Amino acid sequence: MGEKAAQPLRADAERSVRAILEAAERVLADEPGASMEQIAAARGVARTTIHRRFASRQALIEALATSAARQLAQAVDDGRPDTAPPLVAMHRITANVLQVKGAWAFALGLPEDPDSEAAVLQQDIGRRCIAVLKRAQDDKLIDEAADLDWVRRTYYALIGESLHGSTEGADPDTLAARIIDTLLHGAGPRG
Amino acid sequence: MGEKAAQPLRADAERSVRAILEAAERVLADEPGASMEQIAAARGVARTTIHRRFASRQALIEALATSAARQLAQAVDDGRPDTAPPLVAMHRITANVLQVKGAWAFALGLPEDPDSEAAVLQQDIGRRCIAVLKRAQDDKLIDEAADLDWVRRTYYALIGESLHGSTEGADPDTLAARIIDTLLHGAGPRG
DNA sequence: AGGAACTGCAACAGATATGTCGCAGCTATC
DNA sequence: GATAGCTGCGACATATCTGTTGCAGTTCCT
Repeated sequence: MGEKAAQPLRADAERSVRAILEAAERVLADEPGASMEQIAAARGVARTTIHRRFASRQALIEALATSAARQLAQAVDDGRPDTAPPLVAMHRITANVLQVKGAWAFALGLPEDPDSEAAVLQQDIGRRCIAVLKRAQDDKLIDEAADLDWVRRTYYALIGESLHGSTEGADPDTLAARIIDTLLHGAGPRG
Repeated sequence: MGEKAAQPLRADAERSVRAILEAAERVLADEPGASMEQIAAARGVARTTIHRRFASRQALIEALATSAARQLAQAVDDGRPDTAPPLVAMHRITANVLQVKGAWAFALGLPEDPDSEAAVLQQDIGRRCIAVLKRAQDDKLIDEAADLDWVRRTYYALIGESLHGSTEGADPDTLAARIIDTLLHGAGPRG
């Protein structure tokens, strides 16, 4: 239930919402059960000021999930998954996604209501992901007998794992390269 | 701070503790923020009965993490990581770990205090994991230039991902086989 | 410039979770 | 079979989180 511009917010209101969501992400990322009070403190305002924009804690969380999911979808789109050569698309998408997932780790790790906008977006992303993999398979980059759904899950897992250690250890492109390489070739000896 | 048999619990007390931990895992697995009340209900007793054994919510959570970590360590040991041939050890360990992680998903996904017993056990498991991979590398199963720490993280990620979809879809051995195969060969075309 | 929308907060109210205590009745274990 | 340890629970005390309302001051938009 994302605010579909039902009432186009005034400029300052929109800024306000963004600032609150960013503060919420920051706080919840390292304390998932944090209270509204803590989130408000991170934003530098009183708790009730947040309640003005978000009727309930639940509403805030949902907005957070939706906002993050939109950014993630954008990150995928920016990689031109349907037109760029598969390897290029995979690399670009991976690098983009790493950045978004790094910035919105909590929001994107949230269990989502099956009929929320966030869930719909995630499913769409999943479909586009499979599509790219299919194109890669057609180009003989992926084994023709491979189960693309398992490949996609492996891909997701590698991205998730890349965000754990030394988050700022290397630039997204380096990390992306390693992910794609591991996805396609594994750890075994090179031919 | 696991109870190091400081005072050997009476037989029934030990049973009691186990039952509570199992109920807690069950409830917390699908509602991480569940209250003591809900956990008590799952166990079929009053909330205060749980408080008798676990002074605080925190204490219960820690005990849960420690108990699960011990079982995980046991699962690894059972695979004879130091003596069995690397491939055999990897397969057995993977199958064992899948079972334990499936049963204690919440407890093992808990962020842990660096100096808790659970954390120490996890680190030890990590070391043994690296050791097995090293043996596999010596046997030319893993590329000699591979970064074993990244391989380990990839391995962890694959295990985690295997537990998401259709958890009871296949037996642990089948899942383990796929994990090892993907770890070593990736999704690319087979030679 | 002027009105509508927005920010900000204190004070209040209600709900919920946590933790303590004491008493009554079982059950291992010696 | 006695006794120390255990279970179980109701009642109470407390802390914390959530959500509402009313009022004062500020900022956007036309």
